[in-house]
Amino acid sequence: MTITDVAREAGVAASTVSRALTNPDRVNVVTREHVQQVAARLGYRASPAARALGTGRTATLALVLPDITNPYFSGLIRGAERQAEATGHILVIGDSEENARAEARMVERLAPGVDGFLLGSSRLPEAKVLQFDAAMPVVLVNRRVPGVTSVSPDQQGGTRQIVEHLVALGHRRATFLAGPPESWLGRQRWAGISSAAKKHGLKVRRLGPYHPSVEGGLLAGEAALADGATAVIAHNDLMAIGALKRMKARGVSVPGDVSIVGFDDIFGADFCDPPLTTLSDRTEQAGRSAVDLLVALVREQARKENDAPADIVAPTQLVVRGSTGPAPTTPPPAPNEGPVR
Amino acid sequence: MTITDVAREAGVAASTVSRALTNPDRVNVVTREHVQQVAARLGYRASPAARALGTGRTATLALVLPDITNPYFSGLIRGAERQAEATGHILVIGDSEENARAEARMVERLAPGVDGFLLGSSRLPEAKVLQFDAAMPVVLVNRRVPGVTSVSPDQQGGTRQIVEHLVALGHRRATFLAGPPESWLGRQRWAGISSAAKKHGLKVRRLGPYHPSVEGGLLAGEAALADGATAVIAHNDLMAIGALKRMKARGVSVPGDVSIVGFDDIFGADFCDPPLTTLSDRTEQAGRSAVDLLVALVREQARKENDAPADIVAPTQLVVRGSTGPAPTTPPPAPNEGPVR
DNA sequence: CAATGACTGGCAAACGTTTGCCAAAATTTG
DNA sequence: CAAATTTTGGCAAACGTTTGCCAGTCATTG
Repeated sequence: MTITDVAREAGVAASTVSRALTNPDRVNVVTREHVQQVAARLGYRASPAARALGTGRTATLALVLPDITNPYFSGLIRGAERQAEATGHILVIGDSEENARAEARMVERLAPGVDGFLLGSSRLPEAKVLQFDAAMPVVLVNRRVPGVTSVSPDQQGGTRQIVEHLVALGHRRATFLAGPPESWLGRQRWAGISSAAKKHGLKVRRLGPYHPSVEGGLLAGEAALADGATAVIAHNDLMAIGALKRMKARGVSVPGDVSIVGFDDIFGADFCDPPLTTLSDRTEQAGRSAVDLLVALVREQARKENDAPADIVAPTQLVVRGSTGPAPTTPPPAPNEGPVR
Repeated sequence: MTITDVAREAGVAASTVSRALTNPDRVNVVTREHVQQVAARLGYRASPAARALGTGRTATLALVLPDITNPYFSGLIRGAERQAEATGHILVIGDSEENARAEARMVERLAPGVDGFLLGSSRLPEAKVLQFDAAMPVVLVNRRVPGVTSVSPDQQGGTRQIVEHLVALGHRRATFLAGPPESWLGRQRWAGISSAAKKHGLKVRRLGPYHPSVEGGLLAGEAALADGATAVIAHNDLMAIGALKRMKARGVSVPGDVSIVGFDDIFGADFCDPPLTTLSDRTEQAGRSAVDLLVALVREQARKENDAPADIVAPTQLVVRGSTGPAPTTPPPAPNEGPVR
């Protein structure tokens, strides 16, 4: 079922069919409708490969993430997928497994077949990001690099909210459990926390890095206990939940003995025990915006324009739940030597 | 950077470059290595569009799911993505939003650009599945249709485990909270539960359908309370967690007053309060197997072979956690009229 | 040493679109 | 009504590969 079949059936040239379907103003209304009808009747669908070969555009966008299974990314994936569909694009997905090398390989592997990239929480060194951005349309999500289009959540405001919340509860010493050093968001979080903490007279020590997963959180939680602070701020909710689990296993009361705060407000944060206080952002919206920006970039590139790159900073909001409470008046008890599970 | 550039630089014909890179036995070793070296030096990557146009194969597979954000699918997505990468394929992803129409449209939209489909928990009517399967390579995941290649978790054995577990705990009456009627897995679950229940003298009533989400579970939980059984079996973990939340809001003790069982063992099932007893399957493995089957189908199609379709049934395992316990000796108390939140 | 067969590399034809260019037709303008 | 302009549709080239066919070379066999 090719364009030629439609052309023959409709009694016109293939070029007319092409125009009737993709450039309707270029052809007389009666011819156009006839052709469209014939095409519909025959169930004709243009070959994306042939079209791509002719135009150089694939109508495909790539989304690459460090960990597809992190629920935090579900919203991003869904938002990106919906908006891709809405703009007539196909979304391909890649998992870099928290590895900068793998991420670069993935981009290079996918590049010839897509019009542009959405790099979510990219672990790439900045030079590599710039190199890719120079070569093709790129939109960063959860990361900012000067000169590169991006959408990221407001970490400065968010971390300030966290610190103020803890200080208001009477905490004087906190522990920050760091994620991978390659995480830009993680670096922002630490920077925001430590600057806000200084301003409010909160002492905060950084531990890590840890793998940004529940497993990493288990280890981190143990270290946090040893550190002895009354509040723990984890790199993300996965780690916060891991830390929570460890506290529970050790018989440490949350938030009685220690308060825990996470980032992301992932699925599960509201029904773990206790529910997690965490910094929330609208990832689905971010996915949509990022796709819109990317589509615009692809079009601009076609027109050789070059505006200043957009740089969306999305609001964040602290969701206070049960894992944070007033600082204990007495120092926290030494954790049980109970089974560690 | 086209094949012609490489050919010129290497001093051979384009066809030789093509063969040296994709069909190495077809060219002399010294020529081959020279060409490969030149190609590498120039950073040449074949255009997927051009290749697809010539060969009719895109090296792309599609995975379509009813709900990308359901954590249950994370494992499937990751497994499929990894295996796709391992077999030199690209994975595109589509969300049908629990809607059969949308699913069919998605398949039709994606079809011209991919070599085959992975349909996960397909909501399509059987006739549509057969129609698609006749037209292109299709592998079903979490569904079986006679004559169509599939991989699905063993629901019969799984539901038996659940019923035996509840009966052993002394439960005599259970409520099954149904998901969407389009869900094949849901129908299997009900069939398995009711047949095993009959065998063991457990009375079980079906309520629903409900949307297979936490929100659906909130509603379903309310209905389950009204039904008065001592055990609740939910269509999936999302619903089970929703029901759990509702029980808690209503002051009903789990598992003291009522036991709850889910399906899927999703992220969060182990740290909700109480942790959820649920039927687990290996989704990442399923994703991998499904891709392998699909890749084999694509190859077979190219060779016009036609074996009997494979039909993998993967084992399931009941994970017993805190949400199930002995049936209460006295009938459960009437739920509080407290705030429902 | 002639005949046969295996290897090797090039030519050119596909694959299915899009699009620049052109000419014919239709419409507007003077 | 003629000239100028716009609209319309066809022709053919281009996009970058793969692959069938062919001819030349080289090795093997009788």
